[in-house]
Amino acid sequence: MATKKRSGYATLEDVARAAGVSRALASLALRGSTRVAPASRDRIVAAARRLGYRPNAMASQLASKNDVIIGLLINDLHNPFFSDVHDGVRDEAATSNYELLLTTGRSLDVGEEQAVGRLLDHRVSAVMLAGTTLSPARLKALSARTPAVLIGRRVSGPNLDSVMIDDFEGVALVVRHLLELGHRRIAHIDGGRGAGADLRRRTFVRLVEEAGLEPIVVSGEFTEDAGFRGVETLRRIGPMPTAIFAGNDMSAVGAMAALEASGYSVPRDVSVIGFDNNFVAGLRHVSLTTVDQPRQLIGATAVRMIRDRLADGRDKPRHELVTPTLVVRATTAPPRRI
Amino acid sequence: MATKKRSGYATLEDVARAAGVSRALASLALRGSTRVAPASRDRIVAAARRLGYRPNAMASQLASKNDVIIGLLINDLHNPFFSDVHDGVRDEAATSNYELLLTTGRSLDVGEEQAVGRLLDHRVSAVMLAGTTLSPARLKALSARTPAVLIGRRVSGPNLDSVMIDDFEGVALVVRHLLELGHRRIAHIDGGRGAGADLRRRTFVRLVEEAGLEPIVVSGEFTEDAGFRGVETLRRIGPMPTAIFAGNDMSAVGAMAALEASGYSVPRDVSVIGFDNNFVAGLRHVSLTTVDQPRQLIGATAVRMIRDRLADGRDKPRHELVTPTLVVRATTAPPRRI
DNA sequence: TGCCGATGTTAGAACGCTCCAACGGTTCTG
DNA sequence: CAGAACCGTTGGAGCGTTCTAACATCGGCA
Repeated sequence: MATKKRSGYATLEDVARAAGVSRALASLALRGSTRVAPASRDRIVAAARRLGYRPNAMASQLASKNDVIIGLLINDLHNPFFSDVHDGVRDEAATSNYELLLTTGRSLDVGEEQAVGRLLDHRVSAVMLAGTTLSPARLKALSARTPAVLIGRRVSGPNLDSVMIDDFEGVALVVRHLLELGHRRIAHIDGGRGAGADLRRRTFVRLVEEAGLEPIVVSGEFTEDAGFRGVETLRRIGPMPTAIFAGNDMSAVGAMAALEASGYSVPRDVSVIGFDNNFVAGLRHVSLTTVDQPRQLIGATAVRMIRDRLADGRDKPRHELVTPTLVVRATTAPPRRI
Repeated sequence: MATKKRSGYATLEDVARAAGVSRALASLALRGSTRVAPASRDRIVAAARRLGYRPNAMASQLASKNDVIIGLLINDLHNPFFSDVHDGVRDEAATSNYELLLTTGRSLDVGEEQAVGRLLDHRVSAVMLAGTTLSPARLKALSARTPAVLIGRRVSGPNLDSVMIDDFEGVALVVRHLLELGHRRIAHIDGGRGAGADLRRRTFVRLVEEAGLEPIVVSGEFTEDAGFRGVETLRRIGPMPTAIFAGNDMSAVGAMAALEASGYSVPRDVSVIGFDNNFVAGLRHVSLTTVDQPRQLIGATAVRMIRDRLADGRDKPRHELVTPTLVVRATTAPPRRI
């Protein structure tokens, strides 16, 4: 009875034959069209069920004019920040009935380029780039082909949107918190060439100066190691500040380690504050005061921007900022002697 | 000249026409067949380049009998363990020219079921399940359709392979290390229903008894919180042991927090040892002694098992164990008074 | 001279689905 | 009672590839 198949999967043809209808009707029925007679629908659904039918996604996507695939490129899967963004993306994509294609870039430029290529090969309607390190030129070339949303970074160009945290507001929360605690000697270990690092540093300097204080800045990176070295530098260049604002949580954790190693107690001698609120910050053993980025919201927003763009065919870029909040935990306190 | 396209992408037809050859030859040339005359090949490649041609992955996969897609389901993207496994999978898949399809299960059963469904819809040749919580019955049903490799868990059934750490050896490393340091009163906070937890606990009990000591076991989970509560339980049920073996690193970090909170110093008063060696364990601020699971190797092995299975069409299950190593950091030391 | 095997190329049939135009039949409308 | 309007249904074209079998063309060899 069964014709020979190259795979064990039943096809729509098989279902239609078993239900005694045409392929077209079977397709309609299984996709839930209302124009199918209940009786036929039931027979078709039953046949599909009996045969263990699963639609071939590749065939549907090839044939369909309507359904939308969106691509998410996560540059570094190890960064817990992106897992949360991904959650937001996935949930929002699901509500829009977008199929989500996930690729990773092994944090190499060439890997990213390949990963983007894979997305294009699957004819995604839009791509979302999280933590990308591609050059603005490459990004513009890409967005000429397909709309793109940058996550956590901003580059200008047509068809090139972005979502990121309001870094200014985030830094303002930090500085305000430290000033309210009474700190007067505050240092920042910056994020070097990392996304948002520049703005965070400039904002820090400006706000501290506006408070009539002298900002201390040492250069770093968004890594634990950089935080560790940052504190070593601070020790060399003068009296230890009473509070340290690290570029992100990893860097803050590194700074804490260095402080402890040189006999400073956190927060008794030195307060430490991070940025991101990743899951390490929340561990009791760390309990880091930090700025929370609403990561899921960032992901969801990215998808929504795509939805809008697909709907209205807009071409001008849009840049969204999401609002951070301060999470006070155990690493900040008033300075030792006021 | 250009016919109207529903998307902006050039098709193989376009390339062929531009190069003045047939579609079939263009296809051959672009896939690097040797049977194409150099002159034609150059013209075709040039045309493809000029038109910015990218093959439509869906169309190729539909038409091709040869190329292989393998699916990786990561139940919980937030677990850093799986990111490393993913790295191994990705690299090994690349060397075999397998296309990798990545899905996530939002750590819900229904989510996992959907994610697996998506993989099936894409007609993957095999699936790899990392951290799955699906029931043995579901897993068997799945592997009846397509070969499956379980990562970090073992279930028996045809077409159902597994790769995981040699838990016995891992626990042996732990117990040996603690005994050599001179510990006599050793506790284990177990991993409850988590994968491998049962075997780890039983092995722990057995090895400690073989050393002529009395094992202490409190039940837990693979979470920070469980580690924290585990220590509270230990405090209640008797004198604090001199060493605690936590079910995994998260649990160990929780235990450390609880110990510090109740005034115990690690490792001076109590040694703590974890399992996994995830990136938190390596942070200087944590510096946890632990058992390293070669995660990338696990991922690579999974792919290799698939490759073998695809090659020889074997049906019997195979179960591989990879060998762990001990990573001694700062949370273990000899007990206070010997 | 005629046949052979290479070599390069091609037309057309798959692959499994969705879409479109059109179908026969019933029911409504005037 | 003719025609319009609707309903459920269908055949066949189309999506962009790969694959198969057959096709010229050509130099080499008997």
